[in-house]
Amino acid sequence: MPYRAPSAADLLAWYDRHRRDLPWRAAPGQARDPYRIWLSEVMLQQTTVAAVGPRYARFLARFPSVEALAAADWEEVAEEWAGLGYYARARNLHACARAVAAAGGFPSDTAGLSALPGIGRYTAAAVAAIAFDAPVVPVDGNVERVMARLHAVETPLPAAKARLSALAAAFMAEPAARARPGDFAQGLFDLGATLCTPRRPACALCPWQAGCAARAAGIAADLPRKAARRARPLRHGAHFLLTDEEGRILLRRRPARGLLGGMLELPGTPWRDEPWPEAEALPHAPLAAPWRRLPGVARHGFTHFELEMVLYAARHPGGPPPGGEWREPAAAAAAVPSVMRRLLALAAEAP
DNA sequence: CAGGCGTGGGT
DNA sequence: TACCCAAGCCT
Repeated sequence: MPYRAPSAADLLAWYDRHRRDLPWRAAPGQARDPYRIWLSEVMLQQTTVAAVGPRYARFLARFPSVEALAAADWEEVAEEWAGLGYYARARNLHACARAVAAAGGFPSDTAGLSALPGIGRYTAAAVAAIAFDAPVVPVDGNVERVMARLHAVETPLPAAKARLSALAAAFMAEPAARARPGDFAQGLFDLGATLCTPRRPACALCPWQAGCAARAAGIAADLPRKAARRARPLRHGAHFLLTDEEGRILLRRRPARGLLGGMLELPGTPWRDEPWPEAEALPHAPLAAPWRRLPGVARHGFTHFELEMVLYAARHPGGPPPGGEWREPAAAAAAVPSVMRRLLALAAEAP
């Protein structure tokens, strides 16, 4: 196959034919709403398009504008974000909305965007390019993979990041890219998501196949190389399902920062390397009661450790213990992170 | 720079 | 099953 240098024009032509129709994507020629683009970018951080789709629509229906989001209480935002993970995103999203609303709108350049909470190098470039057509190339995992293959970069990530960013940025020297920075960025995303995939890339369909060094060398599927991961330790916790006479469940709010910061949970012990014998666990219960251990365990995988939890149940008529609040079972499940839903599911299975 | 920080789907 | 992976950010 004759060599043909990868060009922005070729990618844009491919994008015009094969672009994905996504909820946060304005139709060609349609006005672009910075709020919607920013929201989608934050939701999509380390989160799949499939997972974001329905949550994006729901979030937008509840908070239709940056002003509406800014005016909301944290408790509402937390509930709406529950289950999406990486909860610092929701905290930063809320803080960012308040800053933007106070300023009267979003900055249109990467420097201004980067100064906002939860907006780093990637998201600043993405919003600037997609919402404002600033001549920048956002570099996410897709773009790193495409660049690593295009130029057969064998240096493992993350060491190769700077070089891959420079290779991506070089495309903005082309007038075709400068004319449509937002579409160029999204073309790179779509190429990475649909053809230049992590395994089994569909090189035969790629608009850049004739200029791809990794394809020429037969190593496309092996790139980008990555540093080895560390093993995840197993940790243990014990949690408490307290219900009132109407079957409502006791929840409490976690500290504002750190793991699951600011989210609701079932009361429990800290999570540690050793299992919790009953005598050590019960002092962590929200109150003294005839706690009974439910059969089985609930497991949940976090990014950096695996968690195994046991569950104790008891009934407590009257008001909630200090620091807690009653929730109907369905509302509780909707308001808590997924790790806590595992416990609710375990309780639902129990006899 | 390395590590903390979630979750669900694919293989 | 046990990984790997996804439109990263912050410290």
